[in-house]
Amino acid sequence: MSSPTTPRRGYHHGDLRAGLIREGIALLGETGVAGFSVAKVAVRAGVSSAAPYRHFPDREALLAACAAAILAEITDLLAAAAEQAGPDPLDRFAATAGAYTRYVLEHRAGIDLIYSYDFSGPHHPTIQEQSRHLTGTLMDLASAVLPADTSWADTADFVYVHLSTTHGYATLLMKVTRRPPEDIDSLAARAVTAARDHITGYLQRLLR
Amino acid sequence: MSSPTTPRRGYHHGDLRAGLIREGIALLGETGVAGFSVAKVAVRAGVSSAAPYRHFPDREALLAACAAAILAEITDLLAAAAEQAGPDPLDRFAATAGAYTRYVLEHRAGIDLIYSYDFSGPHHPTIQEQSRHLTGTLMDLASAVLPADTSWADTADFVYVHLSTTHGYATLLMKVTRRPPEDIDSLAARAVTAARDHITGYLQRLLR
DNA sequence: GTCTATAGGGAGATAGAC
DNA sequence: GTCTATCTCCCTATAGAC
Repeated sequence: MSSPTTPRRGYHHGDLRAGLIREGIALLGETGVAGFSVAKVAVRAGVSSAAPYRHFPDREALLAACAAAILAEITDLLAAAAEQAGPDPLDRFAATAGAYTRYVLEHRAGIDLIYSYDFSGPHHPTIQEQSRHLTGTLMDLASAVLPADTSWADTADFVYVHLSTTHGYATLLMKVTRRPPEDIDSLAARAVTAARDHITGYLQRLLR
Repeated sequence: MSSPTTPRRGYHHGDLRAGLIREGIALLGETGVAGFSVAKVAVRAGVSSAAPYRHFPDREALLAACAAAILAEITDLLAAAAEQAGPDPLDRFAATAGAYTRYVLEHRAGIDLIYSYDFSGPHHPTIQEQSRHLTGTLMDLASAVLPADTSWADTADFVYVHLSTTHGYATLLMKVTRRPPEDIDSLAARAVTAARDHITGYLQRLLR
């Protein structure tokens, strides 16, 4: 992460901005948005509580940067999971539910930021861009599953339900499993099954 | 709400405990857990910031009381929705998704408390009891939908996925729709359809 | 760019009067 | 049971030295 020439005591004189985002995400994972503070992130990164304000104008900007980074990572994970799932479109699409669940369980909270905070305003273009990127990835995968004549709006609706229900499953699971369970695999597999059930029922309904 | 004999200036000398819970829920609905504070609730209820501590030992106890009240109301709404849905078991079960979505959209946040706060410890027996009550209601409805030989564990699993995915749909919807939409009906109907798709897919999978 | 120091505010919780 | 007053802590954000 650090260039070979920098001695790198903490993040001093290194890439503090990136370090703050990383520690911010870690803190969010441990305490949720409620326990988040600029001061704590600064301590974790090994700098004074004033240092972050040289890189982010205020608390919300740091939160937004963390949210954007989380969204980007999730998007990558979903795409990778689809890739690993093989050639079958249904397998590929359903696999995203497993990857999402796995991410939430492994990073505990963290993700609640995106859904508990209001970043929908025009002040956070990066988040909106990442959000579109995530949606676009799922839209592509969904298009391969749904009938060829499915409209864009219907595809978007389907993706929306898929994403939101997967999110609900993963987050509620995170709440219930007090400690990180060893069998994340089986829980992620259950999410995939639920996603497949959803697709099956959806396609079945179209036939009638 | 107040007895006929009490003059009732604010909640003074009235049922302050109930008033605090009511105002607490209202505040949660407006600001979410992040904006919740005992002081604000006190002001809303028309009492000083110290008064709540005569009824609740600390902030968390008040939050827990609000959560329990919300859970109880939701349970009633789900049961009522099933009742109104008619005799068909599938209709009755799926109707709970609509009622849940309607509640979340009408009360905005509020419900995020239950899923963003950790009440799973043994310190909140009321919440756990209400939670069991909610689950039990859904278990009964699910039993009528699933095959007669379905095990308790499988029924519970099915209910869990139904509840969590419905929750995810409703909450993400709440985030996206900036202002309370006029067409809550259509959004609730979409939730019912998603629930039906889930059931259909689930039953279909059992056949194979 | 990072530090120390601090202003300013909000919120949890308690003490004692009434 | 409710009030006023207050203590303490933590957090956001800024000012100015280095």
